[in-house]
Order: sequence, then structure tokens, then C-alpha cells
Amino acid sequence: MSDAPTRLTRAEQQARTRERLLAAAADAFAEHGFDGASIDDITARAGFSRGAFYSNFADKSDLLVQLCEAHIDRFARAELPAILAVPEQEQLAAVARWLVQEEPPLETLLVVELARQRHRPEIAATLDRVLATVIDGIEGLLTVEGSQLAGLGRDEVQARSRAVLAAVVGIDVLGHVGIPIDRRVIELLLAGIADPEAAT
Amino acid sequence: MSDAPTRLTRAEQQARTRERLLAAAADAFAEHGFDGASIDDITARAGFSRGAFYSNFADKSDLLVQLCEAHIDRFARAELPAILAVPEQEQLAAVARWLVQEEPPLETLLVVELARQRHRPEIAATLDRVLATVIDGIEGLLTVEGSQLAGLGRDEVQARSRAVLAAVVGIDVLGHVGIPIDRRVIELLLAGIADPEAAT
Amino acid sequence: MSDAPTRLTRAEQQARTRERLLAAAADAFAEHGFDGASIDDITARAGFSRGAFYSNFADKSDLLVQLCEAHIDRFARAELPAILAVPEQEQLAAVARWLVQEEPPLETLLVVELARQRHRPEIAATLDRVLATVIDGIEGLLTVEGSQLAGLGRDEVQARSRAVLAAVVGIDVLGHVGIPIDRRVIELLLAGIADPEAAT
Amino acid sequence: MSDAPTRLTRAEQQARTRERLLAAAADAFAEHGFDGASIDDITARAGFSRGAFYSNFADKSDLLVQLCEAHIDRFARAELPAILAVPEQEQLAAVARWLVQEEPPLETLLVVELARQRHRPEIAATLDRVLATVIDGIEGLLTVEGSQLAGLGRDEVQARSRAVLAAVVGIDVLGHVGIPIDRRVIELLLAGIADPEAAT
DNA sequence: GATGAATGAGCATTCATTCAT
DNA sequence: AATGAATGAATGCTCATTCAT
Repeated sequence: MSDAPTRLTRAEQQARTRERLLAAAADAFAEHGFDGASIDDITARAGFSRGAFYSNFADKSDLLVQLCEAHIDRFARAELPAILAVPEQEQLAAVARWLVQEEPPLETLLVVELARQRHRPEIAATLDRVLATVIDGIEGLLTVEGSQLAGLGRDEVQARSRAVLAAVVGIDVLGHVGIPIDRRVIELLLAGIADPEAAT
Repeated sequence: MSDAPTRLTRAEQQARTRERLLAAAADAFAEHGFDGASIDDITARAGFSRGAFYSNFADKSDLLVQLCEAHIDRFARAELPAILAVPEQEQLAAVARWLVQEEPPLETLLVVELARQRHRPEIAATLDRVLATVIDGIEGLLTVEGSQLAGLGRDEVQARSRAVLAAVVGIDVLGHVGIPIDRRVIELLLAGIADPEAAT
Repeated sequence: MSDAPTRLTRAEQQARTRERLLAAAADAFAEHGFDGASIDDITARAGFSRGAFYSNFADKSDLLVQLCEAHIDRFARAELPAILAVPEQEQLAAVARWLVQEEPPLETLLVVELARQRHRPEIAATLDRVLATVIDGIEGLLTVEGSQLAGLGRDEVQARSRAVLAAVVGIDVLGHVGIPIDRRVIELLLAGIADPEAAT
Repeated sequence: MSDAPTRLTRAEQQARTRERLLAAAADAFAEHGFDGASIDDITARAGFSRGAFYSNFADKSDLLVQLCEAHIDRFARAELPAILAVPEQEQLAAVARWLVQEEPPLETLLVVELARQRHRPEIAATLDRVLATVIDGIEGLLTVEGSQLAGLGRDEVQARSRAVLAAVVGIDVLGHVGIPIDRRVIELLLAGIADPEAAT
């Protein structure tokens, strides 16, 4: 009867279902861990039935993989370019802002889960890809043309990128544990990293 | 009744059982997480039966609590005093050494598990105690008489202790994820914290 | 609307879909049993989707019924008349040939499934009809005019028809279990049945 | 308080549990097939909980294996020797009696299930053992010293043992399907097998 | 008529916990 | 104190079935 276009095509519907399930899973995993979160919990949060889950994911571990892929994609496609677009001198300030934003930049607890499920081959591959992407991103960020760290040697860059990652992870975990991290803490953590001549 | 000298008294036997179970649990939790580790796994690692476990702990959650208490006690009673005994000027170097020692100073993954089980009241209390002990310890360490940071204000001390904790946690997690952290990374992270005049 | 001659009419198309699904189901049931075979397995073998199945059959149990009806119809309409058309003296030889033909004369495993689903009324009716058709067919075969068994009493005929059926079933099951049955075995089983004066 | 011996030791208790579960499983498998029978159904019939099952069997397929092993052991240890103990001339009469006894001599439906689960390696081994044991038993029975078939060649003995097995299986299946098999049917089936000079 | 996403009951299995020994 | 058989709730997953497209 109606010639108005259907609001959502079937494929769009399913994509929406998938997105909601991924979002619910991110919450549930952060709250209870991978083993602690049940599929029922996840689907209930998303407002779907158990079966909807298995229409969209092969199994629970596939969900974890896809969730991490989605996170890392967002990081590589959206967040990293946004920081890199900032004028060179303010790069570290941009990193600092990024570290304390509401939506956490890196779901550390998710990465911990990934690490725990590393014994499954399909997970190990994703973990490696996630870590490589993040570290590459940070290295690129530190050595962007015009940066005060642009002239550093390979080892120094690597050490600094790992230091940044350690800071990000530490801050994220403390946030989950209920210890608030303000701008000052971040300044202190980044001070040495930002200084091209940090003493040995 | 017995006239042969028992090698270990009953109490010593039980203490040994308890220690072995705690050690096995630390391994199992780090490997699989709290939910992922089964009591059978833990008791098998320790070489005991299910029953031995329930003779020593009320339930699984009690095990987690006792494990954290044991860790934090060791930290407060042994490790912290050892660092504090070092001459003031080398305090931060001692912290650095402490951060990279073989046996990790703080079982970060254990703390993550504690945080996840926070909804249980007995766990929440332990988590608070663990965090308070660690932060107090670090604050004491930073402001020990003669330290270059001794004159800082309350807020600065708090920010720096949280920065140290974030560094410790970040380093520990990266270690678990397979990213090696060497001395240089630690220097970079501590540089700002150690500088009494770190810029704002 | 269409001016191109459709290769197959709608009805023919559907009949073909139905045939393929029935054939796929026969394979799947023989391989995994009624409960063990999934509709997805059946439709995948037939090259269709779940929906095609439900367009042709009310439910899984309806499929089993229709499959057995199709088998028994083929038996009653094609195979039995073919044997009965053979000259009387060679009837039992024809039965013997029939028993070892490539396409099994009676899907014993299907009958076993029917028996297991007997508690459902529609299944019980089909089972009774299948068994009655087969036994009637065998009795007619044994007592066909001119047969050496034509003069036997009711009880003797019934006993012999059941003996034939037992032989057919036994042979079929052993074939499924991997024990090959050759002509000699069939001769031995039929020898007593074929002898009008088999001792008591 | 009591110095009377405990009725059942722990090991005896568990053996009883195991026996009851095996008996319940035999019923449930015969009624619903391997896939159709649920563990809950089996344990409920036996009067135990789900967990008791998993204390005694590794999983459902282990249950099937152990059930078949138990059946074949009973056949090889008790039933076959009993028939062989009978005077030679009455051997086939004893077989006939054995075939129609209340407790079926061979759980044919169980064997059908075994055959269906053959793709699992542990099952395939059991199936082979079951079939080999039964066929060996029947061959020994047919060629026992003094038997009228004692002088037959290898091929004839093999053909006759398979014929007996086919008869046993056919009779058993018909019994499950509701077709009663009386002594006369068995006589007819065995007549050719028992005749050393059955025509070719 | 055919498709396949979604539903939800059912099932095998795991595992924390209890308790008789 | 320690054992391990038994319990039963919880969980991941399968699969018959429905229904919007």
C-alpha cells in the first residue's frame, strides 16, 4: 500500500543489531571480563535474544575479536588522524587531551582479555594487530614532521612510544579502579617523554 | 598418642597447604582471570583435592580476598621498607629497579579482578585497602625525609603518587601483553615525576 | 505477463524442490538419524534455504511422514508389482535379487526412526501403514497363484512373511553397519522359508 | 556409634550409581536414540542429578561406548558360554531360545546408534570390537565340536554366521517396531542355516 | 514460493559448593 | 584436615520455527 521507502533495509537492520551487540559486549566485558560476561547478559543489554547473537557472530570468542577490530579501526581511522592534524608544537597537549577524554581511547581491559585468550590462534593474531597498530600510531605521532622529537634515533622513539602506551594503559586501568586521573598527572607522565634531552 | 616426632605439626601442614593454594591461585588468576580459573585447576596445580580448598577458604571469592591481602601485606611489610631504607638521593633509582624486578611488585591483573568483583561488599573493602596501602606507600616514598620532592604541596604529592601508580600499572600490563619494558622506558616515565619543578 | 516459455511451471519447480528435499532428507536421516539431522543440513544438501523447507513441509515430523509415505508408495507401486510379474517358480529368486539390489528396498533406518517417533499420533499411523503395506506385499508375494507356498495355512503364511521381513531388515541393518551380505547369506536365510515342508 | 559395617562403601556406592545410569541409558537410547535421549532424561530415570552423570562418564559419547562395552562383555562372558555348554545336537535349538528370550540378546538399536556415531574415532573402535566379538561368538557356536556344521569350509561358516546375525538383528528390530516374532519364525529363518547341505 | 535474520526452548557441559566418608 | 562423589545452577551453543522482506 505504501510507496514510501522502508526505513531500514534488511542489511541495515542487521548492521544495527550487530552494532548494538558490539556496544553491549564492550560494556559487559569491561564490567565482568570475557569469561564473566554471559551471552545472555550481552544480548539482554542490547535488547535482543540469544539467537540474534549467533546470527551475527560465530561464537563468543569471535565477538571478542570483532570488538577489538572495531576499536582498533576507530583508533586508526578517526582518533589518530585527529591528533596528527594538530599543529606540531601542540601535539603532546593533544595527546594529553586524548588521554583524559570521556570515551576511553583504548579499551585496556579489553586488551587484557585479549591477552588472556591469546592461546586461541585467531585471538593471538588480533592481539598482535591491535598492539602493532597502536604502537605504530604512537610512533608516527611522536615523530611527525616538525615535532621536537623528530630527530631521535630508532631506539629512543621506540622507548618513548612504549612509555606513552604504558601511561595510557596505566591511566585507563586506574580510571576503571576508581582513581581519578587529572591533567596534572598526565603532564608529569608525559614530561620526560616530551623532553628530547631527557637525561639518561 | 604419637611418639614419633612429626616433621610438620598439624598447623604447619595446613599453613603449607594454604600457601600452596594461594600460590597456585595467583598463577591461575593471572592466566585465566578470576572467572576463568576453576577451583579444580587451582587445586590441581597445588596438588590437592577440592576438599583441601574448602578446608582453607570459605569460597572462591574469599580466596581472591586473601590473595590480595597477602600481596599487599608483602608489599607493605617487605618491599616498601626495603626501598625506603635506600639513601634518599637514590630513591627514584630504587623505584625504577623495583619496577622491573622479576617478581612483579603489584599483581595488576589481580587488582583488575578485584575491581571487577567490586560489587561484592567484602571485595570492595579489600580493594580500597589495597589501593590505599599502595598509594600511601608511594606517597611516603616520594616525600621521605631528604627527598628532592620533600617540600611539595599535598596536591603535587598526590598527583605524583598517582602518576607513579599509573606507570607501575601500565608497565605491568604491557609486560603481561608481551611488550617488554626496559630501564629507558621507566626513566622516561619517571623523569617528570622526579623533577620538583616539572612545568605546568 | 511473461511471453518467454518458462522451462518449468511453478508447480513443477515446487515439485522439484520437494523431491530434492526428500532425497536430501533420506540421506541425512540415514546418516544422522531423525534427531541428529538438522533442517539446515538437509536444506544445504538440497541447495535451498530454510524457508524453502517450510514452504514444502509443515515441520520436521511432517517431513519424516512424507518421506516414509514416498518410500512405501514406491515399494507398493513399483517394486512389488515388478517382482510379482516374474514367473511363479522364480519368485524367491526374484526376492533374493531384490534384497541385494543397489537401492535398498526398505529404508530400515527410516523405519527405526518412525518407530522411535511413534508417540506422535500422525507418526504412529504412518508406521502402521508402512508395516501393513510391506507385510501384505510379502504375503501376496509368497502366496501368488502357482507358488510352491500357495497351499499353506494362514499362520504359516504369516510366519513366513514375518521371517522374510526380519531377513530384509537384518540384511539392511548389517549393510549400514558395514557387514557385507552376499547372495549366499540370502539363500541360507530364505531356504527354510521357501521350503513348503520346513520341519517343525 | 555403630560398629556394624557400613552397608555400602564409597566405591560400591559409585559402582551402583554407574550401573543405574547405564541401565537408564540403555532404555533411553532404545526409546529415543542417541541424539534424542537427553542426559537429563537418563539421570532422571536413574534417580540422580546431572552432575552424577559427569562424575561417572566423560561425556555422552563415552556413555555410549561404555554401554556397548558392557553389553558385549555380558554377551561374551555369560550368554555365549551358556549356549556353548548345551549338548551339540541341541545347539540350534538353544540359539532359537536365546533369540526369543525376554532380555534381548543384542541391543540392535544400540548398534545402529554406534554405527551412526562411527565418525568419532573412539566409537569406531568400539563398534568394530562389538561386531567382531559377536561374529566370532556365532562362528564358534556354529562350529563347536560335534556340531552338524563342524566340517564346513571357511566361506560357508562365515556366510552362516552372518545369516544368523542378520536374523538376530531383524528379529530384534521387528520386536522394537511391534511385530511379534514367535518360535516358528525363528525355525524358518534358521532352517537353511542349520542344514549342512543347504542347496546353492 | 523462497530467503535468512531473529526467536527462544532445549541441551551438553562446566563448575562452585556440599557432605558423607 | 582432606577426599571426591553428588548436586544443581549457570552457560555456551544448537536448532526448529516464525515472519518481515
